Amino acid sequence: MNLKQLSKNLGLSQTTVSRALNGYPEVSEATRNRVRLAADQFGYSPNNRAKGLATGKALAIGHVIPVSSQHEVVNPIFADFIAGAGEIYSRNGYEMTLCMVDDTNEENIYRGMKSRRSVDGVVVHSPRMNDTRIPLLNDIGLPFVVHGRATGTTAPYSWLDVNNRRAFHRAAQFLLDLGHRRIGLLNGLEVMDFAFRRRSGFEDALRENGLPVDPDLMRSGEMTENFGHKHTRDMLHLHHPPTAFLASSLIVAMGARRAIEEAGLVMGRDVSIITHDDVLSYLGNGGDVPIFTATRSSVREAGRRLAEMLLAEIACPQQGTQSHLLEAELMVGQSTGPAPTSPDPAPTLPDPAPTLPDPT
Amino acid sequence: MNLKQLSKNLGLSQTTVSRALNGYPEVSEATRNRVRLAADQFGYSPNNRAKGLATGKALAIGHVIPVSSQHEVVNPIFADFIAGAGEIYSRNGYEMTLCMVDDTNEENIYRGMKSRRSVDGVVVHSPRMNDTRIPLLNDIGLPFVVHGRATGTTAPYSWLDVNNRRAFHRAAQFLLDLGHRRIGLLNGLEVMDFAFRRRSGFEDALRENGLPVDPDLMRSGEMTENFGHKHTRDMLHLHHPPTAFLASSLIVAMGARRAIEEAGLVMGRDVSIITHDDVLSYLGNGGDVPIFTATRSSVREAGRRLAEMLLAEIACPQQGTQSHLLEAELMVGQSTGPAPTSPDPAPTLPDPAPTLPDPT
DNA sequence: GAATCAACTCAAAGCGCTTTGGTTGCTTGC
DNA sequence: GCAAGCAACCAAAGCGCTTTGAGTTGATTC
Repeated sequence: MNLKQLSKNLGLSQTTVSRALNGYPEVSEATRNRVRLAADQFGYSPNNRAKGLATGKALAIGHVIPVSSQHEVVNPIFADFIAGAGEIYSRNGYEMTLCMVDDTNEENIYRGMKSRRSVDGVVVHSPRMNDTRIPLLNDIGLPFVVHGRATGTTAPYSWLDVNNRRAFHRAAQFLLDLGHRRIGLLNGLEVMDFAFRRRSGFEDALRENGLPVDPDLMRSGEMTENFGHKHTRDMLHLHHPPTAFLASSLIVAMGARRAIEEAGLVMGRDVSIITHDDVLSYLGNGGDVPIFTATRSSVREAGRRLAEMLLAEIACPQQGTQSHLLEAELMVGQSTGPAPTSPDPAPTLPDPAPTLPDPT
Repeated sequence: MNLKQLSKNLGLSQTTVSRALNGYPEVSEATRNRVRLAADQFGYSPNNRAKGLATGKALAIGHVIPVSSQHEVVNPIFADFIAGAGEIYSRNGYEMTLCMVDDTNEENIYRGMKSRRSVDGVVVHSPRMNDTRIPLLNDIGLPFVVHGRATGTTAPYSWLDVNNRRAFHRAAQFLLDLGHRRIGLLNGLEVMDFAFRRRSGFEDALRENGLPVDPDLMRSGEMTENFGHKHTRDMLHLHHPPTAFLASSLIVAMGARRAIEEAGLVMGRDVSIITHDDVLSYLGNGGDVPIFTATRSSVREAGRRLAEMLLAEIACPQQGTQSHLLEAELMVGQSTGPAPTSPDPAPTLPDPAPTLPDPT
């Protein structure tokens, strides 16, 4: 069923039917209702491609997901981010076009999207430091918003980000206040802007407390469970092992916990962990009392808000850039406790983790 | 830059330029090269929507991701599945259109996709028992392939599935051979077809070994870490606790491990676990020796193969349905060992998990 | 009674591509 | 020498929609 057939059926011109369905005022309410009813009945819905051709809008938003060419890792936060964004798109009659692409030829994809007009705008994921995509998109004139920020980029752009620096600063300070003096950092890849900011928040906290910044205690890599496990184990075998860790994600933290337990230690008593928690739907951080003390910010909500920003920008291109900085909550869970007073036995050690039974 | 401009630039007709670029034989090689060069130079790529309008193809594949309306959980395997499928699409000039949709009005989405011709075909995710989407799609004539199968559906359809029944049958038998007599099942939602099949493989193995099927030991729900933790803890507190568990995913297994360790038990010695492993890129199951003994089948590879099946079906609609049943590998890891000889102390107990240090 | 106006409705052009059904000029074969 | 065949190219129609500019009513005004 297309417009032509529908209008023939109704005995109206295509113009009138089109206007009736799109809410133009030149059509009487009676006609409009008649048209709507018929459209429903025949299951008519307009061909998006034709509509796009005629209007010049694509009614679609592009998400270009870089897939690390070396590691083939897909960032697990995408599913939830996209679920949030998708909600907004479908509510506004937009489609979402996904493009998984080797991170080496991402630029061509944007150029292609622009020239073939397949999307009205794009969401830039995982911005890196001095990210070249931002000037590129500005250059070719494709509307975009960025999930995160790109340190070193001078061109203006719209973004929404978590205050990663402050989150990790607070988390580190929390551990320092508990008496921890050696803290390991299990960071994401530091070409990623968020990882860079987290590290700098962490380092600032150390410096403000007069503590050295020890490169041996700072690891970065793809945020997998194995990464968390391997580097936690490594650091626990150092001559002066850390008594606490800052992890980039729950998955990394789970790897860290595995290493801690393999070493016969108890998380929350012998070793503390704070992790960032993206509030992924399938990876809850425990029940009423969180398992991990965590800096918490919902990536799904970020998806929703970024989608709204982008649609607004497409609707009024002249409005200028927008930016939002979200603060992460610091949720205290069972994975943190006072630093053990290391060399001598600790008779006065308070009970740090009442719900974690001691396996001995 | 569009066809018209490009052809004017070249002093050729649109027809010739179009044919040159699309590899038709009526164009001399010299002209074709000239056209290709110019297209590259001007950064011309054809407008997909116009192409779609003209050919009747959309050059896009739809993925409708049901988001559980009660739990708002996004299945974490989607990211990897889609990464696999996306690889194939972009290699073949197709786009991927994603649609996150509340699982209650999924049918309207398919109807809309068909009537607005926005996709050439769809991938059906997470089939349920007696899934209504399959007859629907057959009915409206939208090409589709199913990731999994739908027990109770009589209409023919193309699918690719893991042999879930056999995988869980083998896993259960493996545990039974190790002497385990009470095995807990941490299954996915049993309206999902894969979960139903896993359970039936599990039950068959019990029956074949003359063991009772105890409903208390079979739990099903959204496959989250918390689900694994909660039900493992519950079952370990039963009067006759299980000595082994079968888990639906690594994430569930990680929850189970947490419960086991909280109870002061050692995984692989006191309690065994076998899990299904979808080989997600960010969730490796350990290094050389897997952490969890697992039935293993890459969901990314499944995505690739399903995408290929669908494109083939779209290319030759008359070819009939195809189906592929993948066998999961059973990888032995550190999470399984002989059943502890429960009531009496076990002096002859072999060392079940040499790489897991004993915390006592 | 002619002129004005509001309220509807319509025919046709155009979005950027593919494809049908030509045309042109040059080789062939008999 | 001439019809037939062929390689290379082209004009124009059409895909399904929106939108412009132009009617067509019937009611209202002067």
